[in-house]
Amino acid sequence: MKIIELLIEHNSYSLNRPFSYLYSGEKPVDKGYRVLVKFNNQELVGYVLNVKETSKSRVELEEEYGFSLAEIVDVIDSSSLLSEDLMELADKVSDYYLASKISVLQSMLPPSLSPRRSSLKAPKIAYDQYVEIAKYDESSLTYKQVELLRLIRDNEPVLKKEIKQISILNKLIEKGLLKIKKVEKRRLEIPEYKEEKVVSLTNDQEKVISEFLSSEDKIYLLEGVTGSGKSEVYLKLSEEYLSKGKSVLVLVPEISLTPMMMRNYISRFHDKVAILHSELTPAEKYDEYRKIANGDCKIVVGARSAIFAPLSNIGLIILDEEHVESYKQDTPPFYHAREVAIMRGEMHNAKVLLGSATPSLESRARAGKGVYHLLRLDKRINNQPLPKTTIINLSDYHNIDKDSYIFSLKLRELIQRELDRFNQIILLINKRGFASSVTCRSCGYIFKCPTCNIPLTYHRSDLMLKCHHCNYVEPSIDYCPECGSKYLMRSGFGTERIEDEIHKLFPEARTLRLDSDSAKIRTKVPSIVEAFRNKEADILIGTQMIAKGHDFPDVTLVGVVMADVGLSLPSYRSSERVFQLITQAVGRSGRSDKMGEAVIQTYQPSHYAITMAARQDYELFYRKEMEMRKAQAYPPYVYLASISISGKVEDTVIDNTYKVIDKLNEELKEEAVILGPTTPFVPYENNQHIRLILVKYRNPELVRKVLAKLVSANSQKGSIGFSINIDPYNF
DNA sequence: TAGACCCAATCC
DNA sequence: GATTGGGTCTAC
Repeated sequence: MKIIELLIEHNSYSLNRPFSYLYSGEKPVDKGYRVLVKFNNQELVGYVLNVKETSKSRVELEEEYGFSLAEIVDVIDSSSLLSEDLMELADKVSDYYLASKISVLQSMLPPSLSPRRSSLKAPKIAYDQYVEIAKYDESSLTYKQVELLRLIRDNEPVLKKEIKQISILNKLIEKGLLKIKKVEKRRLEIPEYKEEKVVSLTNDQEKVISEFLSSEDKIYLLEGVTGSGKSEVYLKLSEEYLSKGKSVLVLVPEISLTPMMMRNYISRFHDKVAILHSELTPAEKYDEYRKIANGDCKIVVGARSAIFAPLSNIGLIILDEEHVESYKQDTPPFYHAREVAIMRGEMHNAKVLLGSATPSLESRARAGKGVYHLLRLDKRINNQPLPKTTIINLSDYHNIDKDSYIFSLKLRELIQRELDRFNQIILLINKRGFASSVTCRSCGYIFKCPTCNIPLTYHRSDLMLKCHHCNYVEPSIDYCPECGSKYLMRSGFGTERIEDEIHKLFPEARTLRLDSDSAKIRTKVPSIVEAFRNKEADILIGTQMIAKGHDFPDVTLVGVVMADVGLSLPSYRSSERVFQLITQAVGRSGRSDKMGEAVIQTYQPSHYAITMAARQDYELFYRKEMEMRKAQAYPPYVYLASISISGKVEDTVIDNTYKVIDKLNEELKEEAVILGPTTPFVPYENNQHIRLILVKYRNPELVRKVLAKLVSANSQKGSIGFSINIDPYNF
């Protein structure tokens, strides 16, 4: 008889402890296996933490435990899913983020292996069946059988499905002359990229690489202006570590948005590379995961969750574009890939390299204090000058005329000039749709989302009103539902409207539009990007998706149509976001030998985020923004934790929020500043009222202990939801 | 987290 | 008297 200690798949902190079951079955079980159990009348998947052999009887055990023990229903796996070191990493992550351990395990494993019921129907291993000669013997065969046998002999290995004469084949198998060999199939098709010409490194790149390799430091921040050749540094270092027999983990924000990195790695390292990102199908993820776990691939290129890839012997972890917010998961366990990378690097004694043109303030500040080793690439490759950038004040009427209130005279002039020169243009507007709100002119009715209560955006391409916060959609109607008036006003503009306006102003220009609407179809984004690279269009219009990582050599003009979008958002990071977005966008201009230019249109032409972005002056922005963060006591000067309290009845939610605040004040009066209750941007979501508490603190060890107690104390309450986010982004 | 169980409100 | 809905409890 075995006693099995396991975690239940439910992600609730009150269930964040081992439950004990008995197993007397035949199948092997060990830690790291998934098992099927009955739990409170439900069939659930459990993740085994521990197995103990016992000679005691069930009665003795139940006496000892004080409750009755159930039997495991079934054992699912036949090997352990996570290595010791990944389990240790899971512990660290769940401790740091005060998250249930099962939620961490569920984030670590691909859907097919995840400890949850849905994984049982997820894709299994796929095999290719090959026909092989088992014993070569032509005697006592018909002519047809001999013909097939010789054919297979001369063409081994042959896929079974490629052989047409099935019945003859089956006869030969029956006679024991042929056998079927099953080979695991890799369902992800890795495109064949032709080997890029090996570029020689610039002196600056050489210097950075040798400094990295010769230093004893563990964590590095590579600050390199857009176009300074960070990718080549990553590739070179990866090569270096591979040749030392180490494996390499490369994280990118989103592969569909930054295909260049994947392309570079594949063309350099071929099938040593495994790809892991959210756009893969569950089957593809499963295959890639297994290839890594088997040791077939020594390099992993992937998005956030690839930080948990089952690589062994890691020597180097690279985070490209380390400032990008998608590295932070916005569901439990709310982990940040950068922090996990650092934990993992420490465990493997591996080096961690964070790279960005516009590092996050946190990282840059740590580099400033010497916690990270700062490396710099200040010059663009070939010494191309940075694009010439003009800021246009939209509130100055001299810059605008009656033909368009969206495009200034200057921007129109430059667009026309570049069109005439057959160059390409990128226009950035960080809002999708046609109009950002619809109002009735007669009665003032505003079309709003029924769940979020924020204005709906009008999308003209499919005539829908959409909520950009949740995924609510409704058909657009051309009258007011309150008073029936036909006079509706559509105000504010997004990508669709920009495209429309361009067609009016420049009827001859060919345009492409790229935003998350076009990203709904899996292959659409790469095909739009490819089309633009092939010069099938003159102007690419898009949201922030177009600002990242793509290399369009013929783009000589970037227009930021309205830089202010985002500046007024209620977040301490809004300036940082705007600075990063504009800097990245402007950096798209003039990547080859042609001189680039950029125009930034704004209502706040003197805002430091905009003026510094125009000059691509990260260091100055950093210093200015650090002053602001210090004055307002925001990260990196303090740590943040946000607590969200939710429930059906608004008053009870508020009551409970105050109770939590009182408790926090009682325990942390000296150590932390507690703010709240705050009403979130969307205060009511799927039938739940939400209130927030923000905790600012300087001593994470001490505060985390108090918060951990709070989490366990509050997770028991039924009707009131409680969730905590360590280092949150949306404040 | 989700099913079971309990109690009260509500129906004809 | 039966049915429904909400709140609470508990799991090995």
